[in-house]
Amino acid sequence: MFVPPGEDLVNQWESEQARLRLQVMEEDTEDWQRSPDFSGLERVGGVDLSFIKGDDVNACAQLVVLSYPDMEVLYEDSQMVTLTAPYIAGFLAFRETPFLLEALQRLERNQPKLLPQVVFVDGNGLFHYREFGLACHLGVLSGMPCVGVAKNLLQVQGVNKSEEHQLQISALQKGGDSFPLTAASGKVLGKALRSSDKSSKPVYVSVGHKISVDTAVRLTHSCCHYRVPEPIRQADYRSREYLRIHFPGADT
DNA sequence: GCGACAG
DNA sequence: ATCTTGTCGC
Repeated sequence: MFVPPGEDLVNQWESEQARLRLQVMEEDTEDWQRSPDFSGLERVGGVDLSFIKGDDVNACAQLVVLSYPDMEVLYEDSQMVTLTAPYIAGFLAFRETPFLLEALQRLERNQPKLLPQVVFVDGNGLFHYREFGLACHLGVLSGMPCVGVAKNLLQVQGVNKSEEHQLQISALQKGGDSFPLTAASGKVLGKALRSSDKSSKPVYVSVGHKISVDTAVRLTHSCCHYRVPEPIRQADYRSREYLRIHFPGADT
């Protein structure tokens, strides 16, 4: 039962994205980002939302903070939340950002010393229809460096799953190899990254806030034990675990 | 009508 | 997002 959001609301959302887009910082702003081995970086965060199968309103919002470079879990927060906005491609942030932001604020209030220095977000940053995906939205509203990592390609601004794209993917030889996702305008919106030697399917990395594309790609690769960077993988795993324990056999 | 559609 | 066991390969 989909109730199409009024086009007036979508228009309002579009103008809000346009307004916040101006605040995105696409350059490295932190000292550790300039270091070849990221010395000075001690904590990386990951956020995600998980749902119970027959329910797209109640979800578990998750924030994890891992040590760098060891990837040991230093902090974990699981919180059941009630979503109000529907999922519409291009407007994912209006559905998820409020709860991810709340999780970051809880951490800042309770254990500020554990705040991460960068947050990995499950979704796109600048690689977006209007160059303002979830990672940018969370980055601007929180003021924290953010990196967007999507598991699937969003066909936008001329970037598509063409034969050429498939060829570029097959040309990625080893973990760390990447190729740019270039918009029709010529701007590099993000990069397809082979995150580990084993995974042939790339992840799509883009700038969220306060970090450059190349640094975002290099950092993402350095946080990958498997295809999905560890902070996001842990957030995903732990939020699902929370639902499994607190809502056993929900649905059927 | 057909294809696209981050999570 | 979620639906889901086994299976092929190293």
